Amino acid sequence: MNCMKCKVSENPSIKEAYRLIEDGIRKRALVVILACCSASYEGRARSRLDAGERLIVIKPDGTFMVHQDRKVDPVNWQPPKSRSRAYIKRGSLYLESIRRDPEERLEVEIHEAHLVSYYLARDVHDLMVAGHENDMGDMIIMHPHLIEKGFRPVAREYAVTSGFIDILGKDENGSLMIIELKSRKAGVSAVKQLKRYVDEFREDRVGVRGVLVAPSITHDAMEMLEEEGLEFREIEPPRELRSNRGVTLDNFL
Amino acid sequence: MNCMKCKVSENPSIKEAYRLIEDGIRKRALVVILACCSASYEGRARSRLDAGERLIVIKPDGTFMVHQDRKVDPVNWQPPKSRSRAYIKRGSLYLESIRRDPEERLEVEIHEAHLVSYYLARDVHDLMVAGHENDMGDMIIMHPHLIEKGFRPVAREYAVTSGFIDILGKDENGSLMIIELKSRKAGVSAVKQLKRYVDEFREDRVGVRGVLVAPSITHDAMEMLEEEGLEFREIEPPRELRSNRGVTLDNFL
DNA sequence: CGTGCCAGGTGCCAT
DNA sequence: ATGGCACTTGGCACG
Repeated sequence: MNCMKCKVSENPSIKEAYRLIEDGIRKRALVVILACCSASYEGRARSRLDAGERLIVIKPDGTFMVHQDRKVDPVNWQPPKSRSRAYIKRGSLYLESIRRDPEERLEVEIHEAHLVSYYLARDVHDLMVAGHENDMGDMIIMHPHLIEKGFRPVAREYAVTSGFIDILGKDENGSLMIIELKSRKAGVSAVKQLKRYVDEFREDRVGVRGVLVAPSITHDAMEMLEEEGLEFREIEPPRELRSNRGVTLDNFL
Repeated sequence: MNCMKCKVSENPSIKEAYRLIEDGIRKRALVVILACCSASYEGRARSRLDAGERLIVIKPDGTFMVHQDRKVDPVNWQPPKSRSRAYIKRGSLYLESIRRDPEERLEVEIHEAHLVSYYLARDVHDLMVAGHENDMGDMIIMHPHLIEKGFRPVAREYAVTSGFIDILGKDENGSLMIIELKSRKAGVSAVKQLKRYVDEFREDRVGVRGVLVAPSITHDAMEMLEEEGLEFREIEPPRELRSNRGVTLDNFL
């Protein structure tokens, strides 16, 4: 029942369950419940979930989740900073999680609790991740020759009417180059996006090059790219795990 | 320790934990672990998570999740149909979850298990939800006057070069109307999308009306809408919970 | 099975 | 706070 780090109760009575859950919430623990429950949500949308056996999690940051035995996403949830509480009404145990702005409410009725526990989890580390579009951008800013010899980046996330150009630069002849980055296989939509940017610039002057940069590209996308006179560079996103994400153009101007 | 529905072990030894986890996976149970662990992921991206106390869940459909004490999303995960197993290597307990196509691998090293449990969850019900864009479309097809008196829908999800028009119809004068639906506050991007569709049709003939339908709209979006000569209808998405999603135009033609 | 697109998207960072 | 966008987006419907 006790292990310092966590408290557990199997097949608790309603009152036991209620006390353990409220205790866990108050202590800012990770509350974990296995129970037969139903759920009602009302907020940006509205939903109803009939009775079934599920995993309920209340996190110390206010996150509330109901997980079914399938899928990655919770079937119902509330985001961080929601306020959760347990209460007993007409002999039944309920969990409620409320969010402000937008006003949203999730109510879970617990028909039968099979396991109620909480965990005083200490976790100071954040995920280190690599392979994002942003990392590709960093890499190209630091090694412009990956695009081609003589390429010089000029701006990043450059705002135009139809969106943001990932990297704006010039080739060795001084022609403007518009770089569109995709960290995964590029599809037709990526080509359309690049084309919109290039069209916007071609209104002003000709000789603008559009380059789609991705680890791979679908067949349809490659066809459209060629039709539109745009270019493709096969580049893998970098894989080095870094926590420092701060690469700016200033280092190179 | 035993409750038919679930099995629980507090502060288990490595071997105990290993056996319980493998048992749970084999029985297609919902496996729930509270443990100090670290994680490495390699696949579409790459990540590393240093040691901390977390919630690990393995679902019978193959879903694998590592949850920190914060955020709705798992810090590491594998989707349904992944293959999970536990193993002991050099005296340490590991969990591994592998996915094919794309090839991805998540490995979790368990430094100390505080609670290991599994839950033979029975859950036959699916979520009933209302308030989606699709529901708005259904509602407008069934009650065209919500757009305006005399409006007649002609086609839904009508394919054009730049995408799909949510609803195509005609007003009482026979002018073509292009309806763009948003189930929540519409932003500039919604106006741009509508404008692209309208432009495509205006090439062919004039007198085409574009209508953005949403429960609300941002200030910037409203300005752009007026500049472009487009219209706005404030409509809330319907709230009735229905499981039957099948409303087609055929009912009205 | 790939392709496209919505989501109570969530999360992150800019203004 | 609001907006704009990437995400190991996930999930679904459709060709």
